[in-house]
Amino acid sequence: MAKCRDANKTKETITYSAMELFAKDGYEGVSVESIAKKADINKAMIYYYFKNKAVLYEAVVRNLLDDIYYEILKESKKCKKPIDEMKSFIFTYAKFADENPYLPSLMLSELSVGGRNLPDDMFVGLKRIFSLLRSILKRGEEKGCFEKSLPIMVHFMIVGSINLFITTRQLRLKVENEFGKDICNDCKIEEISEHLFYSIKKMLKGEDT
Amino acid sequence: MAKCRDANKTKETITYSAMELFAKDGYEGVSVESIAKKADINKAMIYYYFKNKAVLYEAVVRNLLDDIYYEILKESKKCKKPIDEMKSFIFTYAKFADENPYLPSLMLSELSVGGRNLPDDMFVGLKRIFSLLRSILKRGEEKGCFEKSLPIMVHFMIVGSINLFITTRQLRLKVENEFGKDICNDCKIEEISEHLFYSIKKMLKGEDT
DNA sequence: CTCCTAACTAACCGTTTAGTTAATTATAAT
DNA sequence: ATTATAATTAACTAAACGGTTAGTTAGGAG
Repeated sequence: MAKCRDANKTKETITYSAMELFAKDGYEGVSVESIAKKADINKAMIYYYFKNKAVLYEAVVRNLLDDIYYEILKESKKCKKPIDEMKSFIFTYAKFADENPYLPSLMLSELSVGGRNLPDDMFVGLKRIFSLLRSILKRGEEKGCFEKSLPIMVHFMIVGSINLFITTRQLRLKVENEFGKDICNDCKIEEISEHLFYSIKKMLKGEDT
Repeated sequence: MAKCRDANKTKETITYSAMELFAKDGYEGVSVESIAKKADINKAMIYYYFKNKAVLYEAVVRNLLDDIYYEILKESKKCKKPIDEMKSFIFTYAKFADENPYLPSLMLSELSVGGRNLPDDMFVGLKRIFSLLRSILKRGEEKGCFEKSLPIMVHFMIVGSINLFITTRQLRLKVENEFGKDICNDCKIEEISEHLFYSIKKMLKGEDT
C-alpha cells in the first residue's frame, strides 16, 4: 500500500487494519506499530491522520456503530406493524454482525471494561440502537400486540445472544464433536435470526392472545 | 498486608487483587506492577507464586468458573422438575454474577477475543456450564414440558443478558434520566431473574400447553 | 522548470512493561 | 543457639510501548 499518496485511501487502510486488530485483540492488546505493519505503512502516518491511538479507536467504533444504526433504521422504515419491525431489528442486526464480526467483538470488549476506552459521547452509538428497540416495544404495547416487558432485558437478550453467537464461532468449532448440532456450527445466520425472532415473539405475546 | 509470611494468605491476596483488576481493565490492560501495588506486596512475590502473568490470569478465571459451576450444580440437585432446574439455573447464575461482577466482565472480555489469553483446556469451565443447561433442556423436551429449541441460543440469551446487565451497571447510571425505568437501574437482581425466567418459560412452552 | 505543500519516512525519546537475580529476613525444627 | 528453608525484597535487564521530530519525496499549480 505504502506511497500511494492518496490521503483518503491511506486513512481508510489505517482504519480498516485497526478495526481488524482491535476486534481480535482488544484496545490494549494492539500496538500502534502492529497496525502500521498490517496496513503496510509507516507508524508515523497513523499519527499524521489521527491524534493518538485512542482517537483512532474511537473512529473505528464510531464507524461501526453508525453503520449498524443506519442499517437498522433503513430496514425499520419499510415495516408497518411492530412485530415486523421487531423481526427486521433482529434480522438486520444479526446479518450485519455476521458480515462484520468486528462489531460484536468490539462491543463486548468495550462493555466488558465499562467503556473505559471511549469518551462519554460515544455511547450515543449504543444508546440509539437501544432506543430503536425500545420504541418498537413501546409501540407494540400501545397497540396491544406485545405484552409489557423490561426493554433493557429484551435488548440484552437479542444483542447479547447474537454477539456471543458470532464471537464464539471459532471456539465452538473446537467442541463440535462433543456437542454436535446443539451448538449450531453449521447454522446459517438466517436460521439463528429466525429462531431468535420466534422465541422473542412468543416471549412478548400476551397470555391469551 | 506485606510481610505476613503466610503463603496461603499472600497467594490469595494476589489472586483477589488480580481478579479485581483483570475484571476492570482486561488482561492486557493490567500490569503486574499494578497488581502488586493493589495487593501491597513486592512484584517479585507474584513470580514467586505464579510462573507468569498468563498463569495468574488462568488461575483467576479458573477459580471463578469453578465456583459458579459448583454453585449451579449444588442448587440444581435440589430440583425435581426441569422447569424448576431452569429457574434454579437462571437465579443461581444471576445471583452469583451480581455478587461477583468480576465473572461477567472476565467472561465477556475473554469471549470477545476468542479466548486468546487462555489455554484450550480452560474451556472446560465454560463448556460444563453450557452442558448443565443443555441437559436441563434435553430432559424437559423428553418429558414434554419444553418445546424443541436451539440449546446454544437459549444459553446465550440467558448468560448474555445477565452478563450485559451486570457489566453495564455503571454505564446505565449515566443515562438514567433519559431512559428512566426502562433500563432497570433500581431493579434488584431477583426481579431481573424473575423476568428472565418468566420470559424463557414462555419461550419454551409448547404452542398449546 | 520551480516551488509549494501534502504525503511520507527513519531514527529516535522517555516510559513502561514482563520477568530475573542475588541478597535478606523471619520462622520453625533440631 | 544453630541451621535449614520458606518468604520477601530492591535493584536490575531487555524489550516493547506510544508518541515525536527533523527531514525527504512526489505531484500539481504557477
